[in-house]
Amino acid sequence: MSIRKRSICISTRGKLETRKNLEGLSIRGAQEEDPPDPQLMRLDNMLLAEGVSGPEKGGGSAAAAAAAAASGGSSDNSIEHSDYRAKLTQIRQIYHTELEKYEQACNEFTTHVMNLLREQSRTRPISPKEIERMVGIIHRKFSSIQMQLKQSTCEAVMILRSRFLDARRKRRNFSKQATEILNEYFYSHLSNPYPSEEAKEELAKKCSITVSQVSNWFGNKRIRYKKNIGKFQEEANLYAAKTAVTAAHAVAAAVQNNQTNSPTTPNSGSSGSFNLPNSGDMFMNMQSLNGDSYQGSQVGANVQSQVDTLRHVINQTGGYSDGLGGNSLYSPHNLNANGGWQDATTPSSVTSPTEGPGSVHSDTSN
DNA sequence: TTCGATGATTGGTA
DNA sequence: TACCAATCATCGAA
Repeated sequence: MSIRKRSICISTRGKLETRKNLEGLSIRGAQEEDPPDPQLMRLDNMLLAEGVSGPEKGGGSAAAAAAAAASGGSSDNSIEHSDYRAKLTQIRQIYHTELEKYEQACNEFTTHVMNLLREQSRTRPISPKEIERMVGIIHRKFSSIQMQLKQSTCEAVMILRSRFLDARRKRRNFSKQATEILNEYFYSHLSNPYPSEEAKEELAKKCSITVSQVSNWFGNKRIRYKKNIGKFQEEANLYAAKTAVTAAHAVAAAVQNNQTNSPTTPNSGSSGSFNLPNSGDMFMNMQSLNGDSYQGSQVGANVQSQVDTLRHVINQTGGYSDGLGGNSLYSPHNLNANGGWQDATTPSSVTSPTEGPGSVHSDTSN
């Protein structure tokens, strides 16, 4: 017999003892015949361990801590922890409210039956055994209801725990800003979308996610991009344009600040021909404007190429290889026939450090 | 409710 | 050990 159940029985018994004194009838033992139910014991133990039953103070903290620890040790552990505790408290409150209701109902019903029996005792003899039997029936009925309550409470706790312990269930889409940062990096390093450890850390910091989440994101992105390049063309153009606009702003600011350039630009007005300085990844140039390594002194030398790049991107009609020759940055040409990211010629043609899968990533420009 | 998108996990590979 | 590929499970829009 559980502690909780016993306490209920005792309280009920207390009232019944009073009645016994009044009526000279004993109903003790009606509940004491029940052997301890192993299932009920399991339920009680679990509820006690989870902090649903038993003392409220600190209840469930161990379970919450376990859930939080299992969630990967991320920074939002405290949120998860409090969330878990809040929900557990909710379950606990419902459990105790229901338990009280059952207890009250049990007492009231017992009183009601006792009154009926008392009335009946005027018209017919009622033996103590009969009273005991009736009370026993009532208590068994309410005990089974209590068992159901405990069972549902345990189920609720299990569901809660599984939700917190199973990382997949916790999946949340990254914020729009985070996705944009990751996409910008991906498309500006499309010839070699393998961020170094430092770059991953930087991205993780910027996106408020973990390094492994960054790794997962790039792993997923590379595969999905490779599988359906066509689908990602629009996105690639979008981010290319976005990067270019950012670059333009930076260039404009740099021009204003430096005041070192000649008033005219050699290629201005010749929208038909783009003089891309590098045959490789043109956004590698942008990179220095977006990343931490950006330095005003570099801008002056790159202004022309940035402007050309910007113009090129803005005029681009959407194709990857139309008229771009070897300059198509986000071109599937970077994928070799075996599904690898780079062909034999690409890496050396790119200005910034590039590596293939498995090699040491030295791209720390961001 | 459906279905595409997406973050996470798992097993295999170099 | 990093990465790929397949898969799972959830999210979120329609």
